[in-house]
Amino acid sequence: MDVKTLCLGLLSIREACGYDLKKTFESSFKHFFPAGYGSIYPALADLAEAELVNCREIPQVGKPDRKVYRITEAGELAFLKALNRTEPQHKLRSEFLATIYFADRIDDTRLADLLDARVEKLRESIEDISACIDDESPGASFVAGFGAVVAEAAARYIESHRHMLVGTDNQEKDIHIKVVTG
Amino acid sequence: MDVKTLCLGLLSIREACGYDLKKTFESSFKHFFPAGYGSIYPALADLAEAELVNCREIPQVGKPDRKVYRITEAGELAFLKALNRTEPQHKLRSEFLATIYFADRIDDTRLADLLDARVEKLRESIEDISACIDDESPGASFVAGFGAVVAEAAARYIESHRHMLVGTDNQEKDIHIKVVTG
DNA sequence: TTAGGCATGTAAAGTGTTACATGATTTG
DNA sequence: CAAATCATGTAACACTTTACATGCCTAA
Repeated sequence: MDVKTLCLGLLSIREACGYDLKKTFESSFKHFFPAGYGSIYPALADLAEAELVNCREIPQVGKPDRKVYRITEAGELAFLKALNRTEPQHKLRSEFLATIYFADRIDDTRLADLLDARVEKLRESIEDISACIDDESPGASFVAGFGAVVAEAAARYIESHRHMLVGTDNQEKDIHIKVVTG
Repeated sequence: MDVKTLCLGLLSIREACGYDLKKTFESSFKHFFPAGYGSIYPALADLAEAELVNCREIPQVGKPDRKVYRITEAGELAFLKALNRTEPQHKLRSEFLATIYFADRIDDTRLADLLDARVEKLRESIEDISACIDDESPGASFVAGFGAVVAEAAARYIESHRHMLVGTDNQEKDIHIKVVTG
């Protein structure tokens, strides 16, 4: 599933313009499926060309015409088909973890900053996500809940295991501490 | 941090050929930074051209020459510099969650399959990861522990909240269940 | 005898990110 | 008066993914 398909899915809920979709991405998808204008606008153009959506242009003063896209029947079908296609992926790409992997090459101050910054971001995103946990559909709620729980687990892990990497006392760094998963 | 930099980092631990690096990616980075031959071989070629690594060709019978790469001093410096550059990203892109977001458009059987498949994958990756939790460096252990804990949280969430989406009794689907994060 | 491991790579296609370009109105 | 919001898009770049291409050796 690419940005194009996701746009189609959102348009199957309600009609919208590119700008609206971007806001939806920001509020509901940011933490697991980010997309910017550079993906959304071309996606809409493609969908329109394939006649999976219609476009109605609403003139405005002082702004570009607002292009409101509405899904077509062909679009509905295409979306349902996409929803049933092949096992959906779930991919993480973490420069953060890759960096931490080499913790022994990073000085304590920098390392502490990295860990703190990540925890802070996680806490922020938990705030964001919690705001839409009571969202429109069960699916939206489930996904938001998932994000919140996973982020919470990540933050807690970092806080409770940071001693493995950064010690107030520098000697701790050389002690090989047994990690217990649970 | 891209695949190129990660290869450089791995070569700063020990010399290796592309094939070896791929195996390391599979065993240690797969769950948070996947990479295939199509990324690794070009990365090595680039690193060699930039003289951040040297290459020694070892002739073999019945196989292509084994090209063993070893990091140079310039490479070590470049890697340390990369490790200290800008806040590292941590990006998730989940077609799975995007699909589940539209759960109300998916029939119960398919939905149950999706959830089951994901839980199974998570359990598998927990197995994988646990195997390298006592790895060489504190950083490697920390990262493995992180992966295991987060995957466990994800699996548990799916199991304990699947009733939000899939009901043995189909009526449950329409009841809007309040999600509690904790 | 067949599957899997060892070992290299290229080329094209697909996708997303970032930066650029424009500009009025509203809010603090 | 500055910053944010509304509103569109393109173009270049970066990067990864996938498919292709080759071929021997070993273990089950």
